[in-house]
Amino acid sequence: MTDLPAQYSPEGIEARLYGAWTDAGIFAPHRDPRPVTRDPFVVMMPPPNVTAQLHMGHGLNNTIQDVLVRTARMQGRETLWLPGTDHAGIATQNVVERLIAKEGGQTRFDIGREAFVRRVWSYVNETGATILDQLKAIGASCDWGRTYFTLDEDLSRAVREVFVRLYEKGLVYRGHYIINWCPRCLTALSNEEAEKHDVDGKIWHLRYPLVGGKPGDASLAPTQAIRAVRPSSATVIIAAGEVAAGDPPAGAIESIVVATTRPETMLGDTAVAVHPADERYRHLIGRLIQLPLTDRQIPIIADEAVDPAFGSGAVKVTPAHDPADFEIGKRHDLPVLDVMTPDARMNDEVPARFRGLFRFDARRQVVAEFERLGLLVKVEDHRHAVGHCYRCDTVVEPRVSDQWFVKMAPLAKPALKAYRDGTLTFIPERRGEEYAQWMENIRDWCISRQLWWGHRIPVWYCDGCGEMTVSRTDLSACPKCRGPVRQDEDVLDTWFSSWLVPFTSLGWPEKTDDLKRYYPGTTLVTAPEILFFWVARMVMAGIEFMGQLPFTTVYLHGTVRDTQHRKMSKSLGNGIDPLDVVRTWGADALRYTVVSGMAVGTDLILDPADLELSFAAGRNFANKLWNAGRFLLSNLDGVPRPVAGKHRNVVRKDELTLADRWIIARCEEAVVAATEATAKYRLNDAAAAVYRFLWSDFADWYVELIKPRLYGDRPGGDVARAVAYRVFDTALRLLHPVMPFITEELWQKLPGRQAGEWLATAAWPVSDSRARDAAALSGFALVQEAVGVIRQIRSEYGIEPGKQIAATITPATPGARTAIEAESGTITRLAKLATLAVGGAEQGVGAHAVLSDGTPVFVPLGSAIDLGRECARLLEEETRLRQLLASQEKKLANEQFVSRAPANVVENERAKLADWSKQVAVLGDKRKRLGCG
RNA sequence: GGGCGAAUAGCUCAGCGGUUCAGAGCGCCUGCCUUACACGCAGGAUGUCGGGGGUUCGAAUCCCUCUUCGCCCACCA
Repeated sequence: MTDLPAQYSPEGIEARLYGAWTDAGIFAPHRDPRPVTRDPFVVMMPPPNVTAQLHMGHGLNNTIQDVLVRTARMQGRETLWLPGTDHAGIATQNVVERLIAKEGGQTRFDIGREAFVRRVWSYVNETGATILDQLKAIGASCDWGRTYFTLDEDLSRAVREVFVRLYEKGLVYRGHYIINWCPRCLTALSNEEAEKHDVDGKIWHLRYPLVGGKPGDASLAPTQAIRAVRPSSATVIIAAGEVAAGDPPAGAIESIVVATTRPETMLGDTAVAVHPADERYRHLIGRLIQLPLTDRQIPIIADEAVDPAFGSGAVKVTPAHDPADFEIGKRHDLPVLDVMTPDARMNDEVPARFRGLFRFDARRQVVAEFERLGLLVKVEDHRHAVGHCYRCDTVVEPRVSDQWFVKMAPLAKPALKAYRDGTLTFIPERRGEEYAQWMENIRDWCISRQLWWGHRIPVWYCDGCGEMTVSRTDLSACPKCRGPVRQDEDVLDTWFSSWLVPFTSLGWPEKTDDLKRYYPGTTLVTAPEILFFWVARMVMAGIEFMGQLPFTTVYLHGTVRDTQHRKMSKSLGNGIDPLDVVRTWGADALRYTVVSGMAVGTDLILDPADLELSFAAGRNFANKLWNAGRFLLSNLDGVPRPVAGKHRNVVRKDELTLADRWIIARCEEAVVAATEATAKYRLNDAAAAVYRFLWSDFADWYVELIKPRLYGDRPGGDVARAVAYRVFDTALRLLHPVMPFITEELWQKLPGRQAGEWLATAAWPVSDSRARDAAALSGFALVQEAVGVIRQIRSEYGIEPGKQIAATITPATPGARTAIEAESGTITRLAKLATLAVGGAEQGVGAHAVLSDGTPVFVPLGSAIDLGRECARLLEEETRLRQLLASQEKKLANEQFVSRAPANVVENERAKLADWSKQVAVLGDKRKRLGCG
């Protein structure tokens, strides 16, 4: 009847609908004319990197946001989902650097800063919209009219404003500190950008000889010192040239052993530290060491930070290449000797033979020389955490340099308070503790990057008078001496612009209408990886610059992983391209799979090796829905054309059959379940509720059983059509946020549609207590049970599918009688019966069953019956029930249970007992009648 | 080294403070191309709910412990 294909094909439909939605402008917030009572729903999209290609992480993140946003929109809230892209300093610069290397074998230094930045801009302009177009393909209903880029002129102005304000407040400062340095990206990194990964390394124990005798301490015997520094010498592996413990050769000099995971840094040692209370070393404090491989002498100092229990209890101190050593160095005013170049080669501070060696080559050589000199005491395997650049995975080199920092403690204080007092909530809750922990241990944020792509730091230096000026506007001359100035070479951390987007994307610092209307936002949906990078900092910036949290709920979803639970990544090659899925099975299938597989607080596991397996559920469901719709549309001719919103009034309640009342009640349950689950961010539960309703209730039962009415074989066709229309329409609304395309497509085809009406902006179904109908639910459940047991008997006895048989059902209660009689046609049809007798004598021999309320069901089989088998079947069932019954009786005989358990629970249990007794009695009776042993 | 989470059918997971809760989807087995759908329909099998202990009339569910995975944080070099 319809010309729709039997198999749903999303191709064509999705692009057409997406275009129609945007043409209709429905993704832009609907301006509610009531300014006071408005309750806008505002979501800031985590801006993808401008060069990014859509991956499953984006797919997951944006699907979740879209489900929330579409639901809110249908619920009538003024809804803004604001998209944007991030200039992604290091990442983008790296991409273009690789590009120019590939094109012409050049580095950015070859072509110079200005030309390079131009090149990045042209690359970004060329490819920048890709990821956003890809988001459109999965159905994201963002307001594209407000799309921002973090390097846009107005956002850049805002960034500068923030920098200046924080500087003026004393919260931005320039300092000479040890920071995390990526020797490949050639830039400083924040603590968060240096990812700690456990690596299998080694720990080298090196012997440092002492210089002669310390004045006044000449009496110290050399052997004592040696023993002292080698407390566990019995287990020491003696390196080549080493001497046995306790047996120092004549003329052996005093020495001290230090342990290090990074021997190459010993070239930059400026002290050895021991704990002041460590008896083994106390007498050595203040003496000098002749630093091997160098001509330098360094002191032994005492510092509380040294753990006497670890290693030898003596620590080499390299202030320029270790954060802890840097602190020790500051306390003791030690020289800071940087021995590496920015790209992690040894520099001119080291002996000539090491110069120019990469740090790990230098490590090998240092170790080799220690060994040759007999100063390598032992080498142990050692697993420890090492910082890696989050963009290129290069091992980070701690390095001392001049950088800009944000003082974080004052910003963290109110951000922590907002969490503690419950204003800011996290889902799942436990994530909040991670946030709090970070806030409590906050360290200053290194925001300068030695990159070319990003917001240039708004600071100018005058070489003439030495003045440093922080300015909102570009400077051409020194405000103090009018001399020439040069701008700081560095750019700001990318996150220094993204932590501001909740308000800069709305026009801040201008007092725009958007800002007034859409700040603060509502919910933030993101991956836990950027909790500190982005979420925590947005909270701080929101409070600092807007005086209000940027959002009140943070929903942190899981990670997309493969079946080995490895994170999907390009380098592992275990990724899934969401667009492949969209092309093959449609965005709806992708979205359904993602939503239904994603419980709160869990990861999403997909199998990149078997996409069909991974996405079958979504595809199958889309197809099922499509065909249910197809069937309905072919049979809706009799539906009275409902005036929009009024079709509920078309049917009088007394015209409804039991099945009609049942499906309406089930629909109501689905409305409640989906609405409540979505409100609690349990999107998988919401999706499951609609799935169950549409497939198990509507398609499997209701559609099947109204066919005779629709075909005119039975009366009530119009009522059935109206009910089917109504519940299907409701289900489409409930499912729309998860599967927007197919639901919109079908909804548009339903009769009564007005021009310019969209499911995307249609009203979310409202729970209606009049639809609740416990009697219909329990009554129809019996009908389903009756059909089920007869089908079971058919299957068990191998009755041919086409063969019609007879059955007798003898209702055990008046309620059962009402239900069975009301839907006898349904039972006859779905169980493929020739005749159904309700009540009356059971004629002949056959198969028996009993419904849960004790209603006996009999299927005469005549000669086809296998008496032995039937007896065994009944006995098995009876035995099972008797066991249940026995435990139930025991339970109810227990005074403590009866007195302690809530009354309704006890009553419930009594009812069960009664039902089971009835069933057992019926089964026993049937076995007797069959003459079972 | 701290803190936290998870362990339920072959796979991915529900089961949200106790008593028909042992479930869903996918996969598997049997039978059906029944005029919406074989991406389907009907029927079916599969789990000592990670191990051990405890509380209770009753535990997948609460408590303790062990094991195994995972996450966050951390300057034992």
